Amino acid sequence: MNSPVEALDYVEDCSAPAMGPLGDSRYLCSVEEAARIVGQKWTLQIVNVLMDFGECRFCVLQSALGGVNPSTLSARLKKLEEEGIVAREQLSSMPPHVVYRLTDMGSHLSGVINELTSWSRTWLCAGIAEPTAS
Amino acid sequence: MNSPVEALDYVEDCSAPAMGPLGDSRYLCSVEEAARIVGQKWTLQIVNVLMDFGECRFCVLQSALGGVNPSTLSARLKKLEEEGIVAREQLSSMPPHVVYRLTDMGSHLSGVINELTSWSRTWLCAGIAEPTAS
DNA sequence: ACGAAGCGCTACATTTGTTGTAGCATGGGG
DNA sequence: CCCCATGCTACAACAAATGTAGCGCTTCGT
Repeated sequence: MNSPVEALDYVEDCSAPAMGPLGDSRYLCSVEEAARIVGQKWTLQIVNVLMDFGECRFCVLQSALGGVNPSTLSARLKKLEEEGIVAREQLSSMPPHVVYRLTDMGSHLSGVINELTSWSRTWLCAGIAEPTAS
Repeated sequence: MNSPVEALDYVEDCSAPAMGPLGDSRYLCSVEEAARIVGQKWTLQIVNVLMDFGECRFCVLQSALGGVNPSTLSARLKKLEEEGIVAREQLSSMPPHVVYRLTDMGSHLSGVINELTSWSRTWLCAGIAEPTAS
């Protein structure tokens, strides 16, 4: 990767938390990995919609997300499927539809979504406007 | 554009939350807004580093994040500053340094980071086994 | 005092990602 | 048979991120 040494040098002068014997930037590996997934443009929104709706068809996701372009949505869903967050299911029923839903792994992102929602309500919605008619 | 009507039709059959007369995808505004911020490539990592280190100089952030390119980091920090998540402080002390730190708003993202971390530990680090498609 | 070096960036060309619009294959309905 | 909806894919155009270079400033070594 790079040299996190300088960072750590600095850290010891600052108020860095005591980190494990790993001692390198690995300490943030967990968030880093998750951030790579979550820090993609539509990931969080997709997960959120899937969480609320339970399961979605492609076109429903598209419109629920405000008209994402199908290429992007397709790519993102494919990636999320690879990562085990979303499951794709082909219903061979009468109208042969495709349905996307969250896996266990994906469902467990609810904590993140919830935290994000409450943060948003406190800091984003609260002072600005009245988007939530609750 | 397309027609979000189908989405709502679908929604009412599924477990969608009761949404106002707005009738479109606005119902997820809170997460949507937050996702726009958090769903940027380096935002979460920056917040995480700032949260751990307390305060950081530019170059420290750069190395801690694994060598992000300075243009991107600069742009992201500027944006985060505008949004009120990060505060920039110019220290006029002996070596005139610049320090970045989280504002209250930014600090309150800790819940998100924590959830993300524990999710990551459970599903990314710990069990790289199989994603059980529920 | 002069040059080198570190810091906090900015500039610019290249690469990557996202968007808009079109279109294809499949199946259903008129 | 034609036309439409669904679930995508294709492709050009635009935007964002990257790599590399460099600037202005200041401090340090000599």
